[in-house]
Amino acid sequence: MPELPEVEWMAHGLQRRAEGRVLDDLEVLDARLTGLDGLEGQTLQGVERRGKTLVLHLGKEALLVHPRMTGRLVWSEDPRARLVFRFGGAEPISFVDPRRFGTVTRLQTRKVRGFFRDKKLGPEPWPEERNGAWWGRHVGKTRSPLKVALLRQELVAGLGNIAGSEICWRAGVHPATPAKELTRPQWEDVARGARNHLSSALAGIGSELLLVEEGGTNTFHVYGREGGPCPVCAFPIERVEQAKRGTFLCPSCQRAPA
DNA sequence: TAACATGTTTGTCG
DNA sequence: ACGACAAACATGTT
Repeated sequence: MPELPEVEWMAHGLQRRAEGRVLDDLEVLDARLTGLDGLEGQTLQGVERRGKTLVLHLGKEALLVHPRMTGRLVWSEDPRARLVFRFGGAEPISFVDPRRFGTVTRLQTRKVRGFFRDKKLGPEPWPEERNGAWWGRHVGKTRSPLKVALLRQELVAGLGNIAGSEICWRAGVHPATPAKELTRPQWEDVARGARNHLSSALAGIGSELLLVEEGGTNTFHVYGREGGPCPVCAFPIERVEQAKRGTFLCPSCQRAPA
């Protein structure tokens, strides 16, 4: 699941439920997660999101949780949990991750910045207001196709495969357009598209999670909708492959580059 | 059954 | 230096 909006939602959920509380117990149920002993007794001083990584500040140390493909937080004890956080006065919080690609890294707080610097993680597109010039400056410095460039975490942090298709569609720009060749107005369209996509994805998460429990639906405009009608012009949505990943677009709204 | 999946890292090749 | 590719990680779904 997790792209930026889901991780943002996890961070807010943790803040609301556990910030300021003492970690009474951290139960590790997956032998793959090691080195997490001795954090009990620390207070959760803050929670933040950096790209798709969740950062928990516990005393002088930080826990960096990256959900990768299938990791998520469940606000209760869960039998599938790889990790269960028990904060005083709060319900247990489980880290569930069926595919077990997710990572949990323990660092001294002072080393967090360096960690992300070493990873070459790019700047945040949210919640700050980012205009077309900003998008052009960061994403437009490569000749990679726009959609592929949007996914590159060293250019801009947090966008995933869903966002890539959705932002291109909202911007009305063909995903194969070399990022370097977008015009200024197109970057403004990308800025608006990104903002709208991120805010609507974030807003949709709560209700979507409820639906997903019962085999619910996706609320995206083009992602996963191959053959379906474009919400704007009803032209059939097309699926193409870029860098080994699916890209969805409306060939009518998003004209191919010259 | 085989293909596919909302992510990242690492290495190769041109 | 840059970019295209492929593999690897481990499991569930279509």
